[in-house]
This record gives sequence, C-alpha cells and structure tokens, in this order.
Amino acid sequence: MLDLDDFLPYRLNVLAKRVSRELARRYEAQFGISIPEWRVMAILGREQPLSSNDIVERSAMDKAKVSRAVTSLVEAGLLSRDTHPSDQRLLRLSFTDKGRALYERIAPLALEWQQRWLNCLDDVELAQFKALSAKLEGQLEQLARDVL
Amino acid sequence: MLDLDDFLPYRLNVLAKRVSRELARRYEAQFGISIPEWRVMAILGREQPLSSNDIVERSAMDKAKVSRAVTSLVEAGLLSRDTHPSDQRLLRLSFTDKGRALYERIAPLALEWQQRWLNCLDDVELAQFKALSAKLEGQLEQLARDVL
DNA sequence: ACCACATCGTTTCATATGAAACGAATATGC
DNA sequence: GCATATTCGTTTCATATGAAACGATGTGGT
Repeated sequence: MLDLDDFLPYRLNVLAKRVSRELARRYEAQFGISIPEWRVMAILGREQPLSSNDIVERSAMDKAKVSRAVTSLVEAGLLSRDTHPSDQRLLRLSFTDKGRALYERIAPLALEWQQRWLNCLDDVELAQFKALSAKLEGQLEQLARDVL
Repeated sequence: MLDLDDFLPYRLNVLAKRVSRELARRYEAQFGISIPEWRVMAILGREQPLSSNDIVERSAMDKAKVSRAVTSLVEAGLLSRDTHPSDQRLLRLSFTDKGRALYERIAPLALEWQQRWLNCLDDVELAQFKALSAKLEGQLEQLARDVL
C-alpha cells in the first residue's frame, strides 16, 4: 500500500522545503536577500565574471529567475552588470565592493549553519548521504531520459 | 570556501525539485491531477473519512493549498465533501467510486515508478538513506526551535 | 443565557514561478 | 554579403503560493 510517509519523493520534498525555509528566514531577515539572489552570489563567489547563462548552467535555476535575481542585486548595488566587449548579448556580472563584502559576511554564516545542521551526522554518515543523494540524482536523469 | 555543489540545502532542493518534476509530468499527463491533489488522494487512500485539517496535519501542506486541492478534486467528482454531523465546521472527505478507482490505478504506478528510481540503491543503502534523511529532518526541527 | 475566545475552511492579496513570446546581437549556410 | 537560424537576457502572462483576513461554527467561563 502507498504510505506517503514512506514515499521518498514526498519525504524529500518536505525535507528540502523545510531546509529552505530555515535558511531563507536567516538570509532574508539579516541581509535582505532571497534564496535565488543568494545562489547567484554564491556562484559568483567562486568564479567571476560570469554571464547570466553561466549562472543558469551552474545554478539549476531557469533564466527568468536568474534574470530577476540579477536585476535585484544590481539595483541593490551588489553586482555590476557590464556587457561583454566582443559579444554584446552577454553580460559580464561581477561583485561590486559592497557585493563582495556582503558575500564575505554571508558565506561563513551559511557554512556555519550547515555545520550545525550536519553535526547530527558523523563523517561517515555524511559521506554516505552525499553519495547516495548523488546516485539518486543520477538515476533520476536516466529515468527522465527514458521518457523523452 | 562555499561551493554551492557541496552545499547540502542547495543539493537537496535541486534533487527534490527534479523528482517532483518527473512525477508531476506523469500524474498530470496521464491523470490530470496535480501534486497537491495527488497528496490528498494518497492520504485518503490510507484513512477515510478525514477533515481538511486532518489532511493538513498529515501532508505538510498549508490549509489554503489543501482547501484548493480538495475543491478541485470535488469538482472533478473524485471526492465527496460532506459536513460532519456533530460539528459543522468540519468536512468529511472521502472518495467517490470514481475517486477510489483512480486512486487504485495511480497508487501502483507511483510505487512502481519509485521502485525504478530506487533500484539504483540496494536494500542497505536505501535503509541508510532513509535513516539519514530522518536524522537530518530531526536536527532541522531542533534548529528551528532554537531560533524561536 | 451570554460574551469572549478558539477552531475550521475559504478567500483575498501580494508575491513567486516558469513557459513562451520577444527584441537585440551573433553565427551559419548559401 | 545576405537571408535564415540561433543565442542571450528580459518581459509577459497565466498559474501557484502562503500569510493573513474572514465568516461560520463551537467551546468555555461566568
């Protein structure tokens, strides 16, 4: 029989939504930044400058969402949006000083929060969980391809 | 440094969203039913009749969402919505014949799909994954409570 | 009996979402 | 070169979302 509490797609959704809610509560309250905006920041924290499309590829967000997040961040003075010199369709997104400063304040807090969350698992368990998640994601891609 | 690909809240969200998308594709295409609607059906499949509030408690959905899903299902002729005899605030929701028939068609397919997804893990791995998910969810509740 | 308060489900409202249409810029085929 | 197709990012549009207001019903205290 189908028991929703044992149906993994459902369980995962509940878990993921709760994590998001907890995190969003902190981002938004303390820094006035939404989750999509924070994702853009996090990606730029690793690599800069990037086009919107680069961010779409690295973020699993659709381009409309990225476009809106970028617009907000530019309006908030956190990102600069220049056009690529040799291809005017592309943006060149990078932190302003203010943006980088904010990133450097948030990133450690996000990691620290994650740490507090994950410390209910030991190292082996955490590694297992990540590995199994990756397997499940891989399998999902298989199934998605089969349908097409 | 913060690497989004290694940031579990993000990874979980991506995974959960992809699973939902895959499942929704099947529910909606084949049965004309949304995920919130399907959740209501799944809960009623286990226990009947229930009030909207019962479903809220069992489903991790907010009451507005449940209300809308129930309305759709009633309009589609899949649920009957009677009022509780001794407390007129409560609904008594149960399957119509058509609703039960649909449930009995979908449930095995959902389980079978889950089966195909999860068969990338062996039994031990699956048990581990579920146990670790549960731990993470428990810890999340702890952290949420600390903030309040 | 009455009044204040709580509970149930619906509805309203402001916001978030993503698919698709779009305009601008570039690449490709002929 | 020029017409066509493709890519990039924005905007539009229809829908989904959840917090809060709401009306209806019940409960409890006096």
